[in-house]
Amino acid sequence: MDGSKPDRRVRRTRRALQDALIALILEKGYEAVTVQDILDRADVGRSTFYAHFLDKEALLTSQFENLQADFEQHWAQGGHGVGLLAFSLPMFLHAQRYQRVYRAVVGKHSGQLIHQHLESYLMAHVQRQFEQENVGKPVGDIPRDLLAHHIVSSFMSLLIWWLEHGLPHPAERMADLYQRLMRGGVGDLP
Amino acid sequence: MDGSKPDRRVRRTRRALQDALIALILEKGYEAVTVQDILDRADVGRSTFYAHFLDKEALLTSQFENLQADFEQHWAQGGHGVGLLAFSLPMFLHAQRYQRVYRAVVGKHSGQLIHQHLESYLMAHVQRQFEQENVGKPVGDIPRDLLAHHIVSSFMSLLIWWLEHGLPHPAERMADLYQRLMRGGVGDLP
Amino acid sequence: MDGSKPDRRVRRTRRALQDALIALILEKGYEAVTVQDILDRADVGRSTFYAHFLDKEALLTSQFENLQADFEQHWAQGGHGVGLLAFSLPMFLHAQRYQRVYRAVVGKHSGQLIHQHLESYLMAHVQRQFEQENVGKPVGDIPRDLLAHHIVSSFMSLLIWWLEHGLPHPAERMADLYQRLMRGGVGDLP
Amino acid sequence: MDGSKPDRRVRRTRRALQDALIALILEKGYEAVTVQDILDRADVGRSTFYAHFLDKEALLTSQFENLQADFEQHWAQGGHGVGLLAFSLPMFLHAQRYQRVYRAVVGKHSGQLIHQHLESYLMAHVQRQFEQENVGKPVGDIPRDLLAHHIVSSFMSLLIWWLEHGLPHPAERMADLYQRLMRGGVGDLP
DNA sequence: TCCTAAGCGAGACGGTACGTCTTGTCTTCCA
DNA sequence: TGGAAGACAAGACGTACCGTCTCGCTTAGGA
Repeated sequence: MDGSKPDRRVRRTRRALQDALIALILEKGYEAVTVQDILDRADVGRSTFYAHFLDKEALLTSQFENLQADFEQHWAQGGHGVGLLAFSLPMFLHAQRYQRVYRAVVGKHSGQLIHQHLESYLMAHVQRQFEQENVGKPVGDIPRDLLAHHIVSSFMSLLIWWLEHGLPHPAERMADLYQRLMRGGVGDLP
Repeated sequence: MDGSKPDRRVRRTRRALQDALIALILEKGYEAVTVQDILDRADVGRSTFYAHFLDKEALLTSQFENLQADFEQHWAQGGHGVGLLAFSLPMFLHAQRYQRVYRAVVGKHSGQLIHQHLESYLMAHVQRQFEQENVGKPVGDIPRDLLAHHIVSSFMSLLIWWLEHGLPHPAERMADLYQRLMRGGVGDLP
Repeated sequence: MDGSKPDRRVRRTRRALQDALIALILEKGYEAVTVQDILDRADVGRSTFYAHFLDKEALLTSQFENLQADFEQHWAQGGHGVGLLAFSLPMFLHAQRYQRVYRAVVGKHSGQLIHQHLESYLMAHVQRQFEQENVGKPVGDIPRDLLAHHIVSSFMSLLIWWLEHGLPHPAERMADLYQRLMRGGVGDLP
Repeated sequence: MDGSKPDRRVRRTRRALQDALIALILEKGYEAVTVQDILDRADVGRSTFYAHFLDKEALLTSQFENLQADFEQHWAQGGHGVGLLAFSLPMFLHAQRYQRVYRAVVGKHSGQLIHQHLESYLMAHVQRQFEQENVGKPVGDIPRDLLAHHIVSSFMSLLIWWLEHGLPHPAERMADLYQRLMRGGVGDLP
């Protein structure tokens, strides 16, 4: 790591680019956004853009990493419950707080790559939990890997649904619903 | 509808294009496939391509519609169970049978658009079921729309996982696992 | 050689590009001309340009080769005198006839590369003449290679001077002056 | 003029830039040299460069002016012959002495602009000579301006040829050859 | 069996976006 | 606080793809 603080201009430029991208994704979706669009919006020269980011995708990824780092900090401060699904409330809360950025970066209009990143991230978390509570056997006949995948992808689909529908419920309610669904909320269906 | 049967050449060309697309998606993923790639592979002229399909996406969509129509036929023949989740076994079986095409069209390497199509399709099915069993109230405190979304997106994520992992279990087992997960297979977790 | 005649469109496009370049060189000099300038003037798309020519320079070179080929034809028809300097009158005449193109392609505002091409071309001619009249020894104590170089570069500098000054004398007079200078027109100077 | 002697660092920097340019021209030719190349070679910051020189061309011109000034000094000391062509020996000698710089600045790989400067410089000299020996009439039927142009451009082409061929003859011989060519060395050709 | 409309390949074309490169200006930081 | 470092805007470059188009050749499938 380079501990030296970057030039103020550098911070300004990076910030402008990131903001422009967020705004544009919300307007037309990630795929439709052009590098030129970003430059125009951020009022930044073409070469400057490429001096800072490898390409459009790297810019998006940098945003994701910002969120991730911020979330990690919250998480590290503790105060959340324990267990496999404990990550859900803090993350719903985080998403609620940074609604706008989440909608752009995590939402449906973002790129697939980010969803892969998020999936990997959550997957790693869940796997780690599984190992800690080293109940080595399948849970109720369901293979571990499949279960983990289900836990993660259901969470993500719920999160995205929530963001796309304009946060119709508070974060706490979402976390509760998520846990019900995971624990068998669909149980009494035909 | 135009009842007349198309020229033999026409059928040949459309088929060649569809096959080429499938093969190419499996090789490099939908996004990375170029119209030129398809032309080269199918040995078809550029103008011919655009005479048949609006663009690359329309070609993919046509494939999806083929699958859909075929599935509908199977479904219409009955023989499957009833209930909200009854669609799952027939569809796992269908996917198992047309593995290659499913992997290309439904799999992770395909386009987002197809996933939206599939989601809409399944969503419509689930909504219809909900209406038939007109239990008008929330199920165990879970809002209807969210529940429907969960049922569909979990199925899709399972289906895709299965395809991407090379069909590690038979279709029947997958349907069983899906129903367990929906009914509370995660119930005894911390 | 590919004997087949190119598409009419192709000829039209190439012609448009060549004409645009000539016009632009005469306006602002070769270096200052942008590929975009050429495209705008010729009303041709960017990719089309690069489909026909490797770059701006190749376009210029193609013009030079046109002139060269045309001159060769004239030359081959004979009717000119013999001797080392016999090429001068036909070439002055040729330049007089295609004044506009010569001014753009050979003139001072063109690129260095063309001058090198022209020099090579004339050099080859002169060397060939030297060999034909196999007077193997230096001429009046002057080394062959230097003499050849002098003959060629003096001709070129005269030709360029003539073009840049708006053809102040007829071609015949220029050829006469050139030969006087080569033969010792400066002889009675101090 | 500012009579004060420049800062030592200033001289150091200017010198470093000039040397870097010379070296780079000899390596890849003037056109191909980038300002960034010069900065890297001279180990100087970008703004520093532009603090000293208007642009790459101005740096080259400054070198030319150094040579010019030095040559003027030699010339002013006299000792050379008189007449129209008297400038040739001193200049060949000068070029021989500062071979490296001449090759970069005057040689083929330098810029056109320098050649124009040199031509203007020599032209002015020759015109002055013509006026001094005010023989107002054409020389042997050759227009004055054309003759002057021929004298100058032949000298330059000879000088460049000499530099590019690695100074194959001593300066004195070159001056002799030049004067022969001007006086009719080609006289006995067919 | 002919012949005629259509399907077709080939590929030119304009257009748009990309990522790279270079220039000359302008801001920031440091000695 | 003055000058070096280097961030920056501007914009040209050559490449890649797209969707439209024009051209002839081939080939069904009805007359």
